[in-house]
Amino acid sequence: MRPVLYDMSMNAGRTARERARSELTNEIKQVAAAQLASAGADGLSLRAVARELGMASSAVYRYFPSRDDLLTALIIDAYDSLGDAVEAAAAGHREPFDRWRGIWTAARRWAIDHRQEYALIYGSPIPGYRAPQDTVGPGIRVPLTLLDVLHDGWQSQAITVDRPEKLPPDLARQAAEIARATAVDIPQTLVARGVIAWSQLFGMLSFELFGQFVGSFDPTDLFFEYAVTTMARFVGFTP
Amino acid sequence: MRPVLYDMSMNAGRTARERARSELTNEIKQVAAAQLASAGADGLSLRAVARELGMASSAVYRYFPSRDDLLTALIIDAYDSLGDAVEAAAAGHREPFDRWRGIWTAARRWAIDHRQEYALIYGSPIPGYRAPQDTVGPGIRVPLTLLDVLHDGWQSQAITVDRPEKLPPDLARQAAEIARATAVDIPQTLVARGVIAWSQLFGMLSFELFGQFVGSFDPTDLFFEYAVTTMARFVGFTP
DNA sequence: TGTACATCAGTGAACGCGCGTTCACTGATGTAC
DNA sequence: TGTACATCAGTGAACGCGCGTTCACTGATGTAC
Repeated sequence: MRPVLYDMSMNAGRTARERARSELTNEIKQVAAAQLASAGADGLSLRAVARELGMASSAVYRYFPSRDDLLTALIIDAYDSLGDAVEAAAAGHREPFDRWRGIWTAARRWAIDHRQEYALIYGSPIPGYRAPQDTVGPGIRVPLTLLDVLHDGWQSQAITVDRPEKLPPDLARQAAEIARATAVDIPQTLVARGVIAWSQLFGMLSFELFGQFVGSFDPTDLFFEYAVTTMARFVGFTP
Repeated sequence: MRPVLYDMSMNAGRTARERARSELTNEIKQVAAAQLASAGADGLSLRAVARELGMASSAVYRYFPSRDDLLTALIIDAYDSLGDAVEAAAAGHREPFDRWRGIWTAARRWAIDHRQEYALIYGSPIPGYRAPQDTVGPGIRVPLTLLDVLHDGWQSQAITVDRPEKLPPDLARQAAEIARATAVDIPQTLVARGVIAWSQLFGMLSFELFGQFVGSFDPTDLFFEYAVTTMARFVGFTP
């Protein structure tokens, strides 16, 4: 089951060795990701991965210097996979509200289709593992996309904020810093509300995937739809 | 470090054996909970627990027939500990909004003080472990308390719903069933909004504890305060 | 194009470790008379 | 209150397992001339 897809354009000037290396690197990540499903992040085992690939466990060390490095690679891939899905969904629409809904729906779709990868990045921290700096960039793609839509909506007046709360100074400062760092030009209240919505989205996804909705809003489809529009109104989208 | 606190009132008519048994049962759970901190749910080991208690690993089997049973006990204890904290906070106030804020603050306090137990019940599901039915009751104490406050607020008109959305029939049915099962007399919209708030609360807590707020609303105290009141307004509390 | 050497992927054995669970046992505690 | 038997907590050895990582090695691929 090794997919041997040569992408010639990317392989120009690469030796067979280099091609083989990047292919096997991908296969290892793929098999490892599949194994997350049965064992969870904590049970991810280099030996099991090697076994499935029919190679000696020691060989994996030519590709990832340790188990934690493999984990890091999986985490980054998961964030990027989610980021791709969400950004593509946002790019697929012009109206800010449609983009908003696109993001929410794509995030849920991805989460349901990638349960274990979702748990890997939004579930419990893995004991003894410290995420290196490289995971930060991929990790903030979703909130960036959300803030970007808020920016759009604000500029085009699809979003208005009536009764803006006065934030306490320190909170206002944090919000201003977030707006600055993300190059987004929206009121501080909107930043804060956006982050509330962002946390609501993933809280809701975690609840759905981790079983907290069993016995209440289960199936969760309609409730999710309701949350999409209700939270859109919450951040200031005018109906 | 064995706390030997004899609660005479509870020990009336119990043999020394029975007392010793329930004490050791508690000690095992205590040590196990402490070990969650270093190893996580997946790394919880009967042998390690036995070692710390200075007993043979096989002896633990007199108290918990398997590792999963110990896990279940820890999960139930965690839910109950959180439930106690939240219910006590709710009971400590009369005004619905004060009770609301009490619940939110107590939940956060508990989560921060019991990181690993929080991860155990709101983090990634443990691979290979299926929560038995006994965890359901303790598991819904927080949402029940929230719904109860919404009920109070609604009855006393501290909460009003302007512009109530029309829910699609199937969603309305789910909401009505939740209201019925929890013996709470509030509009269906309010049920749905309450569940959104509930998921926002725990999404926010997970984000804070699992590191998603690093670099944005970090420290999270002020943002949390903001969310408490903003989400209160969201469910219909009138300022 | 051919050869000599350097690089690197992959092997297989080994180290040392911890795990959950079972089992036959010893000895202390509880109970019925 | 004393004795005989039943119950049960705790022991220690054992089974069979999988893990991450290291290391000296073989043999294939790449490179410089």
